[in-house]
Amino acid sequence: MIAKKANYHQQIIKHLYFAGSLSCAELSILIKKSVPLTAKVLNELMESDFVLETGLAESTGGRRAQKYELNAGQVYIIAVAMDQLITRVAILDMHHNFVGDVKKIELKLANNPNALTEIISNIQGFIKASGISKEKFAGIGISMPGFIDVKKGINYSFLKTLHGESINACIENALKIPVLIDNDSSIIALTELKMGRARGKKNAMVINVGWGVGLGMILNAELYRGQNGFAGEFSHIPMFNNNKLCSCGKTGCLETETSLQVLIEKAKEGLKGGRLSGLAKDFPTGHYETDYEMIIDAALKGDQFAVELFSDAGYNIGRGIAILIHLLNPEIVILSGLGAFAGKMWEAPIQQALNKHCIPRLAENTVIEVSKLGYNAALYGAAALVMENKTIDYHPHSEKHKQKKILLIK
Amino acid sequence: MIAKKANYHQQIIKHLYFAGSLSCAELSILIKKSVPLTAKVLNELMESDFVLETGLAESTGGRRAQKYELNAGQVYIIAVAMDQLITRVAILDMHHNFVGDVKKIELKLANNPNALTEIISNIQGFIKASGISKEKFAGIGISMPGFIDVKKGINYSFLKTLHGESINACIENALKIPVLIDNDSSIIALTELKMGRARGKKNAMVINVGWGVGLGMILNAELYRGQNGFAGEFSHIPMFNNNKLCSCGKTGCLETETSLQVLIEKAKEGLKGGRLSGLAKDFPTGHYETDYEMIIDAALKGDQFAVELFSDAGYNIGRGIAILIHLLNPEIVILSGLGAFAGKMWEAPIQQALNKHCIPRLAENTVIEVSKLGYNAALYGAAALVMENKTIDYHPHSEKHKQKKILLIK
DNA sequence: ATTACTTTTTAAAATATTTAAATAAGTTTA
DNA sequence: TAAACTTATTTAAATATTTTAAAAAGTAAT
Repeated sequence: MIAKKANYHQQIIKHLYFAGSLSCAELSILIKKSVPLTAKVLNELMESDFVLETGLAESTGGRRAQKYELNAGQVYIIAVAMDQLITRVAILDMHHNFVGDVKKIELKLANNPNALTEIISNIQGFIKASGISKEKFAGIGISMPGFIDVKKGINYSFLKTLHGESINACIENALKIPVLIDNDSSIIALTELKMGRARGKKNAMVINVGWGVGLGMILNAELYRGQNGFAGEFSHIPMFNNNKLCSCGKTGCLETETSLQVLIEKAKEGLKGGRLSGLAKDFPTGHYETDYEMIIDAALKGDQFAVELFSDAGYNIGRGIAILIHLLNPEIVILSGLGAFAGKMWEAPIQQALNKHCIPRLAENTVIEVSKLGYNAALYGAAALVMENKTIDYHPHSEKHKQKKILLIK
Repeated sequence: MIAKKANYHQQIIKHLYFAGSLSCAELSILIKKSVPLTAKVLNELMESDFVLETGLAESTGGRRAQKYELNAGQVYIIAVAMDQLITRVAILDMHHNFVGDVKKIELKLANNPNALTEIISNIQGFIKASGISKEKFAGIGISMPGFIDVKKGINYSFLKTLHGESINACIENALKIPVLIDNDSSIIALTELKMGRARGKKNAMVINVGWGVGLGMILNAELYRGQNGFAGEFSHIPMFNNNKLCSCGKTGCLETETSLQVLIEKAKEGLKGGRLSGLAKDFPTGHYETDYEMIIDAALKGDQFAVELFSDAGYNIGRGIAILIHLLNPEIVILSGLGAFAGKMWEAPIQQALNKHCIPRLAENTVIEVSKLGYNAALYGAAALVMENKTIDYHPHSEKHKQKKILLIK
């Protein structure tokens, strides 16, 4: 009985988590159940402190609706966002607020057999320091780069486990909290779907322009992962006859001409070759992040060489987008990730590529936009991953709750 | 009440249509409802002659299950399959049998303002000749080439309506039978999903190699159409720097190097250029179909030039498939359409392209196969389209049925 | 301020659906 | 060949869910 109904509780929690605040009538439509049933479930959720009443909605010409929200501190999520060099750990409440500070750990993923152990001990320490009891955590969501089989919980690029068990099981055993992992590009797409520009859209392509070029696909209003969770390998679609060796072992991949890494390499080459540019003075610094920022700055100031770098990369990304549009006819294409900081720089060259390589009727029906979510997108998305997949332990009539009530009465 | 329950009736009819014969227990699992409820619905469907009991299932170690099937002649479907030159019309019963002959009409789609009128009058005549009353038809399913907005019911390539109304409405008004249209490649994919090699698969790419190169995508066990129904424009993804003008106005489209049309053109050019080949004698005949068959025959006999033609086209299709695999990580890729008649000829060159252009881990997880469905695939698919989307008028307690029963009693 | 109109919430009645137990019809084992 | 075990179907009782109708709470216009 609870088991059966718990489904609605779950759904309502999920909707409130992503929407923030909803009325009973709105929830009733979202979960496709009658208002009285929705009201009943809401009342139960309020009794067990998951949900709170938070005043009346704006008037729409009749009786004003009561609004409901999640109780921010009833459940927490641990969000972990990794890139090749830095791992961030944070605790988020049910209102997407960070609880305490975001912890930054310098953790090299490549060829680091201790990476997994380090993560575990770091998370463990982080939980202890937070002072929040373990039962309060719905789960740990981890965003990581690499070739990930989500079902099996294996990352074929990094974080090898000792005996080939799943990363999930490995961390769960140590921490006793459910773990969910996913590819960083998928996570970013999920964030765009749930709280970004893809909100409410049924089809969207989210391109994660970073040191590589990733892709997260929203198809039928869901994150699409493919048969083995490998979908979205945009980086490695064969697109050039350039004889440039890619990290994947092939040549001519999209990534060989368009990633931010390539952008920096091309900047170096160009300067060596004598190109005039405001960059010339201090470039390169030896740090990818700083180099990238310098190129953006130069481009925004109108430096021709820097602008050209973005134009070339953008045009090639545009060619890739043309392929996506032909195949998947999406409503929107969102440029996200580190590359999004270059904002407007991408727009013209991409549009140019679409004009050249896209059937007009298709291009017309697709909007191209740069993401407005910042650096925290991956953390929000890791939390969203947990809320998307985890079943929160809802026990309105469990001993624990009865106990609690008795205590309150006393 | 009926309106509410009719949903289950619909679902059961659908499952029986595609599976042929199922037990109550199996249906109960498929529609995710309890056995007693399923049994009740089944009984109602039997009372109104939609469903028949058809003996016991094979033993599985316990009581043998009663099997149920659709009553073949209770409902019919009109299936229409069009290509640029020929339109076929057929009536199918609930067991996928053709009722009477398939009618072939020579109907040029390109620049033919009368095409729609001709189709309507042909279907009308066909129905009359069949002697089946209009109420018996669940719908008309039409498979057609071109750029189709399924929601709006518009084909931007052919079959323009007078005032821009939908093709569906146009035919429905004339014939008073519900109409569903879709792109031929989508239809073929639907057929593969429902009764071909993609049966039970969650992700599949069905490539329709014909005079163009189409693509139907099965994602999450459903036909994916994209935002405007334009998804799957495989033909026109930019893939070459060949400066060859495509029918779409762009250059370098996949189609400019790989369609059967191109195959024939290349054969002509090669022979003109002095290539030695068994083809040389009677080729070209002036008929695409015959030319194509001749090339297949020659290739199967080992004619080097003909084999080379398939190798080149196959390799290029393979490069396209590599893109699909990277982006969508499908379980299976099926080669279908007219091209499928060349069968094994494609396998080696495609595999070669995948070896060269695909990340091994991705290629390993995807099977490439040639379709076994023949020329009738589009007709079966047009019927499947109707059964997928149409709600059959189910009225167990309507006046009509009461009437009928009274008559029987008399 | 009264009336007419909206929309939300609530309570009671009606309906839909599932669960659990009983029955039926086989297969397998000793 | 009977007892033990499977699986399928039917029935009745229990539960879940929706529908209906009425009450509550507001807005807008006169």
